[in-house]
Amino acid sequence: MDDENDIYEGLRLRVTSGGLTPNTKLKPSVLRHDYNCSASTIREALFRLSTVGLVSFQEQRGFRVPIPTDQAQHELTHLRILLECEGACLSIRQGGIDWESRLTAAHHKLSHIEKRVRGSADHMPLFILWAKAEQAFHETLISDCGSDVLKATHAMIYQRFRQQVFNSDKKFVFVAENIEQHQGILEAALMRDEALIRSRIYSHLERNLVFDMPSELPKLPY
Amino acid sequence: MDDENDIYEGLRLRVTSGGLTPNTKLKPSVLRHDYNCSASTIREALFRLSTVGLVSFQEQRGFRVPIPTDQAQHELTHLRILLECEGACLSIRQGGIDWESRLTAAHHKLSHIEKRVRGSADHMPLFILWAKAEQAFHETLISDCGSDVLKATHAMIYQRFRQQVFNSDKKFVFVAENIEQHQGILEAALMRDEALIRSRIYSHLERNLVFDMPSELPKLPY
DNA sequence: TTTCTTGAAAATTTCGTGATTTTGATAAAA
DNA sequence: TTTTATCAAAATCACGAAATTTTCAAGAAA
Repeated sequence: MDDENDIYEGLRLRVTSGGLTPNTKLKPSVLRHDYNCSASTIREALFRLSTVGLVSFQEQRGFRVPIPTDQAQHELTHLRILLECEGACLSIRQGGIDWESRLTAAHHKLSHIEKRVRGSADHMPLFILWAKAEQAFHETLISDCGSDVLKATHAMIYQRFRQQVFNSDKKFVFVAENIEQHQGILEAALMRDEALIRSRIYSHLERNLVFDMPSELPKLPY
Repeated sequence: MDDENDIYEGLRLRVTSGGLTPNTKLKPSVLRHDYNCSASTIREALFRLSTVGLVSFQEQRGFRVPIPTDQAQHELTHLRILLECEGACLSIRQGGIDWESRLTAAHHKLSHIEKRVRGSADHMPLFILWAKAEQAFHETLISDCGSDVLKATHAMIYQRFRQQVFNSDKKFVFVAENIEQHQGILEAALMRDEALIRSRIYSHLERNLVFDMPSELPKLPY
């Protein structure tokens, strides 16, 4: 069935951007009514989400919405930077004109939404739209890196990152700087400047790093 | 229960280093007898393994042992290098004397086994032992990086990497160079030389890269 | 008041079954 | 010989219920 996947996606949306209070219990016997299916089916979907880190799980104690912490935010941001820089640089080397056009298209959509967000007072209605476009842009950025494993890993980390910042108290889901930062990343990509795109991706995500990065600059062949 | 996890671990061992032919079907109704539990329980464990990439899954078509490919091997190696270099460098910056001693201990165990492997004709009996020690060494290497997310991600990739090379035709599970390479990595760690450990980790894993790395050297703050 | 025990209610996990889908062998058609 | 159709056997998936474990409130002991 496709039900299976629909339920998974539905639950994923709820725990990542459904406005659920952290630590909320996720009871299969309750959620089953929202998707009219059995508790076992819900349980399976929650299990899959837990292996990816999108819901926390304790044996005999069920499932819960993960609690955001500064530590987790820092770690997820760090890994996102690492993976996204790598993927972007590989795409710069291997991607062709097709990559450029897809990236430009993704940025166009995103930038359109972001300009509308800046105007409206309440961000909430546009948020789902913005989140989709943001993700699409960053995924397109690394889409021609030639590694499905890298892309899948990045997708996983990206989801958790988004969940973390959305569920954290200070909801900096959208800030004005994003507009020019996304623009800057696009430009670096089109210029095929790897060092530049690295530093711009870093700057874009930097504000989510809550501790100092002891890290400096990678050197030799890896 | 702890059964749940025992079954998961048992199955994980079988699909990663159990000598199963790739593409072998994993039927819950058959495997249940090995663990005397119901098919549903096996199914759940296989599901969890599939989300991590250790078994392949197709809806209505059940579970199978993944087929190793050159492409997958290359991608897993690439990501392992990326994560392990990062983790090792962070550990060099943040790890203390405790890290040094744990790493030395892990290397001591590993090196002891490796010297015995070199002598014996049939590697198989020592293999399980060696695999455990290898993993322990590489995990200790990144153990003080300060990021649980990085460590968990690395563990995932490491498992898939080991499964890939073990299940591939040319079973280069153990080669003599390993001995001096592990030694070299340990020395670089104790010297706290980040550039050196990067290049030595790269050299250690290089032979598993099946394509040219278009990649060169990362530059700026990431 | 505080700490410990008790036990009923609630939640979690495991299990066997029936409905649905895939598989694969055999026969018919091209 | 090769391709297509048929259909029984086998496997997968969703479900509800039984068995196990945890939760938590109320009373006993300190």
